[in-house]
Amino acid sequence: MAPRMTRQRAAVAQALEGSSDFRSAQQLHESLRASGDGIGLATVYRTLQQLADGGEVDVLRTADGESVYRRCARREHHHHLVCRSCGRAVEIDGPGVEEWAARIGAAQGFADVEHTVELSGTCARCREAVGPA
Amino acid sequence: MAPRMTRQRAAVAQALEGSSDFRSAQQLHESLRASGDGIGLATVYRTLQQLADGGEVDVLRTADGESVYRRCARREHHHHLVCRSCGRAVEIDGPGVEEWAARIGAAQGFADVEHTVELSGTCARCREAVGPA
DNA sequence: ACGAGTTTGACAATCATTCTCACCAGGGCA
DNA sequence: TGCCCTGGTGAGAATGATTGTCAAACTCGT
Repeated sequence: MAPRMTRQRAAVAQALEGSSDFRSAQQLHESLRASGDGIGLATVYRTLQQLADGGEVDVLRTADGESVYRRCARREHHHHLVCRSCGRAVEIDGPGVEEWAARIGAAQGFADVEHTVELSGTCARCREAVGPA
Repeated sequence: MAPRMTRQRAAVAQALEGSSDFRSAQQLHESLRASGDGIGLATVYRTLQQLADGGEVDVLRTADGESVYRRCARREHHHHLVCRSCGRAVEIDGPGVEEWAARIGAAQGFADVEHTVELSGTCARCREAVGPA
């Protein structure tokens, strides 16, 4: 049962297409309201969750526990390098990391091993904005 | 200025020593109250945060966004393999992962690259508890 | 033991997220 | 095209972890 295509769902999807950064549900809700799309906060959450379940978007958690969402180019498993300052995100894949995780897990007798690998740093643009250290 | 040694601080520290699993602030608070140590929830949070700042304990976030704490044997940087079912945690180090993260970051022009690497799976004990697949 | 400065703890406040439930709209069908 | 059923929506309440507040209690150097 594919979800119905509603104005709200389309708006959320489009908002995600528009940016290459991770955005929180709150941020998306705000910018949607700002751009005239009447939409409820609960709907934004619901839609994001459905998109995430369907693998349409990637979810990760910021340091302060907020969930952020991003429409990713590749649907296969991959990781991110996110700028702490501006939020710009780069998709990366970890050749070897996957295998490493599986190997470690097996060595400890664990099955169904999943892994979370995220990198964060300060991107070149933000660094030069404040001047070199 | 080393923090003062109070009954509450000692109780929290001891509670952490007692277990090898990650525990939430709420759980710790509850078990401290249960074992007769009168302590406020706010104090548990404060103490855990201070311990975490001082590198005394490791913090990570569960899938539902709750912070969990654990007293770790090694103080150097390391990662964890946590059982999804029973919460048992194994400390692991990632030879190569650190370097890999730094290399990826540099290649994208990022500085001060930090990385988060956590593994989760089902440990052997839990697996046999329900029988093999 | 004394006093200054921390720490505590009950409770309120915050904040993201989820729940509720009456109302509304998408879309298959006649 | 119009109807109706069903899933989707949204305003606001509820939840639950975490943090802020501030007077009272406690630690520790003297």
